[in-house]
Amino acid sequence: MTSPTVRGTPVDARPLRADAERNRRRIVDAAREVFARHGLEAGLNEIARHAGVGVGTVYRRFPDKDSLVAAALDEEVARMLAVADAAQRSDDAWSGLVLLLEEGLVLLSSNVGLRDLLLSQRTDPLDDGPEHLFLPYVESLVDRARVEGTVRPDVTVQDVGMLWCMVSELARHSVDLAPDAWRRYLALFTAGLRAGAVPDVPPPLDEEVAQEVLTRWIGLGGTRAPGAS
Amino acid sequence: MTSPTVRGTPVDARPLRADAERNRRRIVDAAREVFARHGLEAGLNEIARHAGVGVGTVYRRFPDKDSLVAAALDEEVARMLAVADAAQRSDDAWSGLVLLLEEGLVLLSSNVGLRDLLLSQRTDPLDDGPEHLFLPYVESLVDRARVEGTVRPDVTVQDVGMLWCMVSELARHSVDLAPDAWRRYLALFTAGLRAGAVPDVPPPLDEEVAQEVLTRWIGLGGTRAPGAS
DNA sequence: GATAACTGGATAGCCCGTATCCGCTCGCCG
DNA sequence: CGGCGAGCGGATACGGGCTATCCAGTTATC
Repeated sequence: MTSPTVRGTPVDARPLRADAERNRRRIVDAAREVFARHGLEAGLNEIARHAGVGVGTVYRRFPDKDSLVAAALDEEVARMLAVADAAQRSDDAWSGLVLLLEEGLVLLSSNVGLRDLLLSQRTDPLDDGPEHLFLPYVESLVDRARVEGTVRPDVTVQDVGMLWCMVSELARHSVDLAPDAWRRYLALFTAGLRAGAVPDVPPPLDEEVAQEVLTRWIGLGGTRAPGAS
Repeated sequence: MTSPTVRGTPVDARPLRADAERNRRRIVDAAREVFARHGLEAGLNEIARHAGVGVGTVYRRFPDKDSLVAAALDEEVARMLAVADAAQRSDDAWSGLVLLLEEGLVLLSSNVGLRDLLLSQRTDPLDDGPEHLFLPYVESLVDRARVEGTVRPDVTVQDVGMLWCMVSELARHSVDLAPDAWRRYLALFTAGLRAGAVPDVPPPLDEEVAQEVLTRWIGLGGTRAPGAS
């Protein structure tokens, strides 16, 4: 509340000096990239380095880390809300639910930082916690799907939440290696949720890639020699 | 390799003084409890406090943290291997697979430390990394089940690994709140793996409990007022 | 009762994060 | 074109949490 902002961009002061504005952009871009790849636990030093500026410059523009996070992820959050909204407006609830899960995971899985923001223990990440906004969407979709009879009658909102957490946890470990890996597991999962027949399930990952993801995740060395370093 | 040990218990020196032996036991017990509840990232100070001794005493008995981890979790690892072995010996591979997944998760989900040891990036946790031992078991079970025609023909070993990671990740967040929560999600998942019909799926969790687990996991406040603190 | 094993917990040392500070640079406006 | 203040980098303060050490005091044991 110190200075009025619109989506993280100050509106009160007169425009920044040209170079400052350029740097500000660089910083936000760098933050987007770094947060996306390494999640929110990335340090501001790394971001500064990645942006080619000093940490001081970062703190000059953004009072604290949270502000930078907000500025960097803001857009993605909006995109996420748009997805929820689109899913909501879907004619049949099952497709809506699948759309929400899939498109949501497209976003979450390509951006670890977004995942951290929405699905991690964080107190009040943006001003009033955007993650609170999703619950009602999911709730109404699940209810409608139950009425339609397209999901098992016992499916709950929390089921969807848990599923989202679990699958995105996987996605987190395979972002850069097999960005679509989660699709298979999501499908296997939704197969279990669906009332009637079993939907299509994407084919297994390439064995080596899958092994590599697991290796990274659980440090369980694959068949290939440990070798270097 | 400094001093010969059997399962973490020294065998070379003459028996410890009575009080020392008593303390050693207390320490291992405390470590078991604390690791089980909070995972391996628990500090030795906490364990010492929990055991009613000083940190010094811990380090007198165990050269470093890893040794303590080994001594504390050793038994659980053996139990895990026993499960894998039993599953292996099952007549039909599907039951074996389900047994392995379920009983394995019984162990993993009741002991965060064990989960950390087996399913986390850790280099060489016990002497030669016990987690490497499981792969062959799973591999052979999956192969046999494929031949039996009880799993989808495209199911892979890595599928099972991923599933284990994902579900145990959930378990990690619900240990003390809904220790059996994972069963439902495991079932939903295996339903997707199974070739033919959909197996029984445990009923949803109590709504409030499920919400609480999610809240703890993703910090997403439930419907109930935030209230205190 | 002598002795050495044992004890507790203060503390050293490390790593890694956020955030601050200050002497210097350089874009902008008169 | 020149001077001034916004802007700059990055060394550094500060804090928290961890593993591991050390040593003066205690106590089981023979």
